[in-house]
Amino acid sequence: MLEVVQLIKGVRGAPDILPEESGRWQGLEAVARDVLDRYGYAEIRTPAFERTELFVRGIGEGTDIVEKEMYTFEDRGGESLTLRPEATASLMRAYMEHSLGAKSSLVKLYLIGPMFRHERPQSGRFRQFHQIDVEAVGSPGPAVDAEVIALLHHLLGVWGLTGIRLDLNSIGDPVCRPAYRQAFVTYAEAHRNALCPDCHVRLAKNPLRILDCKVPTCQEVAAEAPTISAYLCEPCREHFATVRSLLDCLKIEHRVNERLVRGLDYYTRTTFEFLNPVLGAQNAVAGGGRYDGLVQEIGGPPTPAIGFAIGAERILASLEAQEAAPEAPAYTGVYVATVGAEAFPAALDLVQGLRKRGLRAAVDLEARSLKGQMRQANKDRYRYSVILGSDELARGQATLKDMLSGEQHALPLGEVADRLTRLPDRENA
RNA sequence: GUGUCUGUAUGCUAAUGGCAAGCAGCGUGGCCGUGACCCACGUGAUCCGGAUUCGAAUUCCGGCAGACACCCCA
Repeated sequence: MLEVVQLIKGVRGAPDILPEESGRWQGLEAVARDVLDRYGYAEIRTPAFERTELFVRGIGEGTDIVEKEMYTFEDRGGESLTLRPEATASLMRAYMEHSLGAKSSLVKLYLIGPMFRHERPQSGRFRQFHQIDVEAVGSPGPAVDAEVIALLHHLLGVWGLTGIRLDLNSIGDPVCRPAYRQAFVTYAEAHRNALCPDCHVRLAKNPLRILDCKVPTCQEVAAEAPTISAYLCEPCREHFATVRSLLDCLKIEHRVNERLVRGLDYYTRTTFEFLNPVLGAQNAVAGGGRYDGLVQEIGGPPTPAIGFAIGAERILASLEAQEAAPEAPAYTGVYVATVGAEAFPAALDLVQGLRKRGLRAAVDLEARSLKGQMRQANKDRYRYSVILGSDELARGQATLKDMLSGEQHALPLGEVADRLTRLPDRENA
């Protein structure tokens, strides 16, 4: 009996990045690395999984991520591990573990890689997705906040994103936030009847979230609610004012959005998001903030830090949305065509030599007809072709053809490589 | 996790419950040693499982996957 084996498919929400798109990813990362280097950031690479406890304590017990979105499993020793749902906790763990702060007071790090959250996939949202995470650790001052935001703004510009918006807020610190939270809860309790069912849950669990609700009646309630700005303590107020004035000085447009309450427990003071309205419901392209309390949560000494995460998929989606037609790739390199099996060894040798000289070069490996080989050369957009057949071999020659003009002529086999390295290699049709 | 819509070849699009077609792609040939244009031929599919039926791509149920929205976030 021939059992038909079911083709095994990829897992939900974890898309493959195919050859035709991997170039865009490489470009995206190359630009990021270049810009980050200019600002003095160094790459750090941490494992894709950590002890579960790190995320529970670092991100916060009551957050959606910890409550329902983590990929958690037991390893063979019975230890609970979790695929990282975000980068900051891992990065700070490594920072502590290797005493990275010992060498200088301000440490600038970035991390590029996949993150994992068990959410229902949607446009702009995946279960495995990719972030470029940037963190400046060690300084509490507003100057760092401003530079970090300026860096992000700069980077988005270099990528070519247009039409994005910067939302900024201060959510206070352990001194002033509790008072605001209390005032808000008191207010919301008084308007309980006007709130949607979801917001009743929020009221108990994470009341400030009500500010984010999209239900019209909730928005009406939120509009009249006490605002965080009225409750900020003097140091927080001053910090926020300085950040804003520095951004003004850099001509970075922003608007204060008092409803920008981010979902992770560790944020203090500055929070920000870059939004692209064309993306639909998942419109945050990058977001972050200051988290002066995180390190203590995971057992370290008080350590101020600020950072952000960029959603790579959302950057690419934004660029795709604003792009017209992709330009045709340039004609480049050399295709060596052969006629007859006896010509192959010389052709392979020639191609290897061209590659070692730095040229893009290919030879047919399937003993196809000359016609088929020429079709291939054209399809793959090679700038030149070299034809090696019995005629040429007998005379110690090769035929060099310019695929754009169609002109061709014979020359000694030994001169082909030299000639090709001198010819203009790249040209657009 | 909830809801709505959708799954036909590599891609796009057809087919009253009754022979699964077309265009593009790819391959080969026309041109016995020359690509791009043209022509001919070839290639290849009903997501999976069950039910109803003489008969299912089509109807129904379940699963899986995708899109969109909620929740929330990158």
